[in-house]
Amino acid sequence: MQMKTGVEQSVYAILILNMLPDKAVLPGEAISQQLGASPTYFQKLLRKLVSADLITSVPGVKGGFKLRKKPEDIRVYDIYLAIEGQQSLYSSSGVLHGILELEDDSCCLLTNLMEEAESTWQSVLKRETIASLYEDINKNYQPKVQILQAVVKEKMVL
Amino acid sequence: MQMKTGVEQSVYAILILNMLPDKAVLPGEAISQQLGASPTYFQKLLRKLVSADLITSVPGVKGGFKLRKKPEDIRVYDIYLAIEGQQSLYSSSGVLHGILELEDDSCCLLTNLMEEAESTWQSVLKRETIASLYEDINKNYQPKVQILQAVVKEKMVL
DNA sequence: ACTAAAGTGGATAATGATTATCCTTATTAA
DNA sequence: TTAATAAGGATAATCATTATCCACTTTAGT
Repeated sequence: MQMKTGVEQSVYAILILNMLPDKAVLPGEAISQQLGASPTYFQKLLRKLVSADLITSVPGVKGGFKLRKKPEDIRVYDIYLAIEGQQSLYSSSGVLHGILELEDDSCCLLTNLMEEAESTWQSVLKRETIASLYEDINKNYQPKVQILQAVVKEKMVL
Repeated sequence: MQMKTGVEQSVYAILILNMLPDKAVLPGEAISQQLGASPTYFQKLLRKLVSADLITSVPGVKGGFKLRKKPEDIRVYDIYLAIEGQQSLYSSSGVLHGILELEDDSCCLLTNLMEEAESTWQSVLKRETIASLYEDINKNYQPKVQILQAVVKEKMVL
């Protein structure tokens, strides 16, 4: 039971896109290069972020990706949801039914508890946004961040 | 990212063991039969519950499993931990390191947030115990539970 | 002492989800 | 028209989970 690495990668990808000036765009390959991720697979993850309306894609020469929302409107939870999907951490396999031979599909003893647990978990992920992470990173890793920003500006288009 | 089905099965297995009178024991095969689980594999899960000190095993003819602790001392969280292990839901893959070329292994931006989220999640699982679940099941599914209890008493040994 | 029924532990296979690659098509700037 | 890019489908590689099998140990009953 582990979160996909794609969630972490996507968070950093979006932080990188947040370094772009308005109207500029960064090709998928440049992003995956920075992340050290598999380019072809990361392209698929970028699609999920597009589908979730977190980023926009521009096709064609000088195409690429950029943020669709303001960084303060992108929560870590949104990214998690885009990548992992909305299935819950726990889903009853109906063991209780078999055990007690119930007819009505009344639920599992654990479902309520697990839903509550997951909901408090999610609420923590909803607190942090790209804006606040961007602040963090700027405050704590200053010199290195500027180098990264320079690289991004070099590779961006438009 | 889904919880193993073994967690749910183990919870019900322990609820079944909770129906045993003192000193009695239930063979692993009888348990997996009730759960509709693969007997050979579920035996492995039972071992994990033994290692976690939640249940005891008795080898030999008339052997089997029984609870090691009182039902009010077995939390859903303990069962989760026994089956899933103590690895956390999130573990940084070190992307930030690669991106910023940091030397010190200072952490990922997400680690703190994810740890907090997981910790609140766990705290919910720590609230519910086998005792409280057993109450629930007795209150809500009375006639069927008695049938199950009868089956258990028929299959138990010692 | 022998047998049968049970748990233990190791090796290994089957299944399924995640990650990765490849190829074809669509889009667009130059 | 060309070249760079995203989109999308098919498929392979990898890895975790689930499942099976077998040799071994323990113990009650005879």
